[in-house]
Amino acid sequence: MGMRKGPWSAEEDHILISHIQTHGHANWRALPKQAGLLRCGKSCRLRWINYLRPDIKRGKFSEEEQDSILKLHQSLGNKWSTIAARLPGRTDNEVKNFWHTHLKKKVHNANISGYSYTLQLQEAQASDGNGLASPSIVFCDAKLEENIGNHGSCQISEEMEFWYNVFIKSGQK
DNA sequence: AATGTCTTCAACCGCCACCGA
DNA sequence: GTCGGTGGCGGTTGAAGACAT
Repeated sequence: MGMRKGPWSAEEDHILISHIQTHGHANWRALPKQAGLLRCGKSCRLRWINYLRPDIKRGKFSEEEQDSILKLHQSLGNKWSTIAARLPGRTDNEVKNFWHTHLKKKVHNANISGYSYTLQLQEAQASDGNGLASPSIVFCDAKLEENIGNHGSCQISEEMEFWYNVFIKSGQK
């Protein structure tokens, strides 16, 4: 009762930061009362962890970070905190949001209208000096293969490049 | 310029696990 | 063993800005 909700003001941020810097955050539930904030402990904790912590890394996710999220999500599922723990400076909330707004679409598009495809390293490129090779496409659906063949550079070329970066460069097939 | 639609992301909610009494 | 308090997690929401018409 009497608790504030919604976006945090700059003043509230300042109060929370200075309180944690001088007293720490041993007890989140007691913290707002001690600091003089009209927020619940959970809200203070979330604000600190997701936004105010000094080691937060903000800004766009790098290609490497995106690759890591995809690979980790593939093996761990929606374990956002576990995934975030492997990305220094990133929070579970940030990773989760990025997944839902960017990566989920890419994964979805990779299975266009129910078509599935896989990437394979071309045998002939096995001798590639740096171990990298351009991806070839093995379509699981003959109709899609036919369509792609008919249209030359197709809509999924960007997707192919993306998955190439994710899987092929990391040595997966 | 006005209005509608879509996208993004900070914040909230409910649930669960853990811990000490 | 159980109970209450607390922290942490994942799913979801909604405000604000971006973009399209």
